[in-house]
Amino acid sequence: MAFEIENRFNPEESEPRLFARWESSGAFEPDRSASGGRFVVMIPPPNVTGSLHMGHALNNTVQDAMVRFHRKSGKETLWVPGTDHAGIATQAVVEKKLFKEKNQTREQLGREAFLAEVWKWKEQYGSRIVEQLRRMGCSADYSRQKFTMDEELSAAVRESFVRLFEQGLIYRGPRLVNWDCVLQTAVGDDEINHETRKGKLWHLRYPVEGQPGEFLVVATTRPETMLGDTAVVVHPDEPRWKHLVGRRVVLPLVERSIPVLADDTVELGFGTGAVKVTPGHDPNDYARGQRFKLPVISVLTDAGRINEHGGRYQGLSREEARKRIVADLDAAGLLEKTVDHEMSVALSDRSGSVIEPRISEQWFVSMVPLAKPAIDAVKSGKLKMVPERWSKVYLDWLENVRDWCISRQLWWGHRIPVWYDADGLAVASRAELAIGDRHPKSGKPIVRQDPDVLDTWASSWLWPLATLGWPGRKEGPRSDDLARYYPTQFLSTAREIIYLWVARMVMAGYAFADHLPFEQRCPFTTCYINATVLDAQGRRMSKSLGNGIDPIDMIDKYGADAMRVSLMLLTVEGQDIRFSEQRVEEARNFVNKFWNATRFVLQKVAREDVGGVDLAAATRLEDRWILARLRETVETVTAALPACRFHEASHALRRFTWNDFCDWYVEIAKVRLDPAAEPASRRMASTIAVTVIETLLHLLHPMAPFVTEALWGHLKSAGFVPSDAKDLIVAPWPRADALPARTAANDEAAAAMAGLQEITSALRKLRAENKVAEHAVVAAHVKLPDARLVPLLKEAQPWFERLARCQLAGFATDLPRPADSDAAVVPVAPFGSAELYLPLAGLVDKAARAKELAKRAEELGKQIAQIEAKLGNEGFVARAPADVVARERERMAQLRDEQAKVAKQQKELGG
RNA sequence: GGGCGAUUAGCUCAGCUGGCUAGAGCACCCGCCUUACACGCGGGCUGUCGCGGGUUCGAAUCCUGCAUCGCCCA
Repeated sequence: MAFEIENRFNPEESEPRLFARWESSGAFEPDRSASGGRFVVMIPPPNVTGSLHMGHALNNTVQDAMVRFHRKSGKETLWVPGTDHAGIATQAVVEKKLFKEKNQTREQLGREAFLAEVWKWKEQYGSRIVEQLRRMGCSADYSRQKFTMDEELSAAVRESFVRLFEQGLIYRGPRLVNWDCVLQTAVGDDEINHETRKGKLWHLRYPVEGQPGEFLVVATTRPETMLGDTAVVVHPDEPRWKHLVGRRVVLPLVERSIPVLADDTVELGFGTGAVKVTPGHDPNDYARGQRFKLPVISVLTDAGRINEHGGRYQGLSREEARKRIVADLDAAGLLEKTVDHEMSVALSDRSGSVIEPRISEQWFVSMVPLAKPAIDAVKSGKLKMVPERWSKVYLDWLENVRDWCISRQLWWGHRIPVWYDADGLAVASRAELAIGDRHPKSGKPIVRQDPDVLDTWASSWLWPLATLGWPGRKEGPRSDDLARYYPTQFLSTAREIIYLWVARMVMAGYAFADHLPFEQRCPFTTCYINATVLDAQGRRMSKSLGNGIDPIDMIDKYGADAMRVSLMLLTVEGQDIRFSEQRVEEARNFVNKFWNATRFVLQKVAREDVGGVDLAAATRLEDRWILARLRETVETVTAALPACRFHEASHALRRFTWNDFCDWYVEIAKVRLDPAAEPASRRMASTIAVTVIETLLHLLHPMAPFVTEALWGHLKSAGFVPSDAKDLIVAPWPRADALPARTAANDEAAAAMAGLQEITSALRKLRAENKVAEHAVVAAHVKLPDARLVPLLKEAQPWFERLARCQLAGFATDLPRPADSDAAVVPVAPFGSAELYLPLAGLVDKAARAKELAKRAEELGKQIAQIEAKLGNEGFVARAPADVVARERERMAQLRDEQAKVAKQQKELGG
């Protein structure tokens, strides 16, 4: 009548339109006039080569919900988006493409031309993931979007490097690193996947020096590394070998004499009880090598072939060398046996090749001094992890932190700002130096720049600082961003990068944010760790399993709101979530339900029907009840959202919207909204319906921004919202105290309302059980347990009859049971139990009814016995709080009342 | 080996600092195109809250042991 809208929300039409509207109106940018404080969030920058997966979808839904909530709550809100350059991943992608399309390698192209190719690739494809964030509706400030290779951010990386270098916290040296033989670079621990594979354990005989015919037998999974052995260790208590400690063995094939040492870190009973030590190619052995001061021999080239230390095996690949060495040992009678063995193999995330621990010259950051303030930040509570238990993971890592290998033998990334003169003297410089420039220290000409680039995390750890302009924008409209928005309030991320990224950002904050007093430098105050999104069977989503769900597919099919709401409904704090398309469908149904509730109100209520009433003066039961429930819902959501209790907020909203408002209030209001209805009642119901819808639009907006903004537009067109009102995205969050206050009288109204709902349901049930035809009109007699309920039912009669699908033939605290009627007993706490009668000559299934009554009688008997036991227990009465005891007594009366009535009906049925 | 988490209805999960008749959604069964919504409406069914001890007046909730599953670190 008043206003028509289509009967389904159309995401395809609304999403692009509303997103463009928000962005062009400046809603995503911080409102400097806001007076409610600040709320600043940095996006965990996704990999520029990446595309949105469900983990991103969850993480960004969480961030956007938080940002939208705080923006609507009156804070100056900023969410900075961007991507990282993902050194190794991006380089690998471009190299592959280059080879496929032009049959060229990067070496053939040369460094500069190759980098030009990478930039070209980035310009062409690098915006995909940010486009996908926009499709989700993420309300980030895209005018501040950043990329870790931007000039400004690169300058920050150089600045941080030079500072640490000058403080002596960056050093270069030979260390054992994870080496990718295909990409020929060191890779970080996080760039490795471990896989369990079937392998073999070879038992090799090492001849004891000076004892012909005597051998020490070692077991190894990688026989080819024996070329680099520099010792053998045995457990001091190992009976087979302890007599050999202090002697020497001759390394076969190489004929090198190496010592036999005692080491209690050798696992007793594993393998042969003796372990070959290859410090150049095994992390444990490297540590042993350090302890025993053993020489370190590297036997592999960059490409993973045997080098000059491998004697006659030089030039062979790892695989060939293994075959030849095993065969040669066998021929020499030095292979005792070979057994099958399951082991964990490290594979490069990027090339898939087996990672080789290998000694190489790398750049490192000394972590211990940087870690200390980051530890204090969590211990002192300046940084709060949510859920709290992740702080243990964070602290464990920091307290055992190892130096950080920051160099990568790649081309794509921030080149290490170090130059050398002919003597190899290094200097770190903020400014670009050229070959031939004078070395600032020695005065001699610069001959080369360090060829390596930095680990991507060495730029990501500066993200909160660098995106805001650190070390300092000199001019322009945003030159105060750093001062204004750092430190931030909230970081939402995945547990996998707690130490790779979160801990390092905290370190960087303390190390570099020197525009602030030391104790104010922590880059964020709350770090929220997301759930992991699993598939319906509880497995991790992965490319190899092919069980991933593409969020964009879900958005295409069900709309961005549906996907976001599904994640909000599933996200219980700290628990992994099992996600499936069905969950999105369910959320879409909820979005549709709300859409239609609004549609109904828009159709039935006209602008002139609304307003001019005092909600606090509402007298009707259903009005007081729904307003109390609305207030409760506002309170719940307003408390739950900023505390990251998304499940609680979303469930409260679904329950209120669907089960309270739609199922009851709207159905009740249908009678009162009729144009022929009594005007005062109609005005009150109209005003309440519009109030509920408007309030829900605000409450639902953080999780379902599009549908709510679209409906807000319709409310505006229909005149319920002033035509000059702000868009919903920036309209103020509702206040619970604008709604009628909670009073004892309203609580009693809520209880009475619940009672009428119970009676309504029970009558529907009686109809259904007696197979009353859908349109048949039946009479109902309701014997109420308390006189207070009589006038309430009288008032409710019009809607009650409609919803119960009965005509009230009589209702009172006492009335006779009609002949040939079916009956039910309904608890109406705290008033007692109502008895319902439905005259249905000949239709009653007496046996079924008798069975049901018997079952209920039994339950009641049990419950009564339980409470009797409780109340009979002196300890309970004496020690439990008075209100708990009172509640049990009340409940006892309630149950006894019901029991008596059930017994009476059993008797009536029998007679 | 160390740490963390989980175990509640057929399925997925709520149930916070112990005190309602242990809840929700989905699935399933019955009946409905009731003029906002079949992406819907009404009704129904389903539980030794993993197992054993303990603390307590009272335990799904706290402690302890065990079992099974998952994740992280080494």
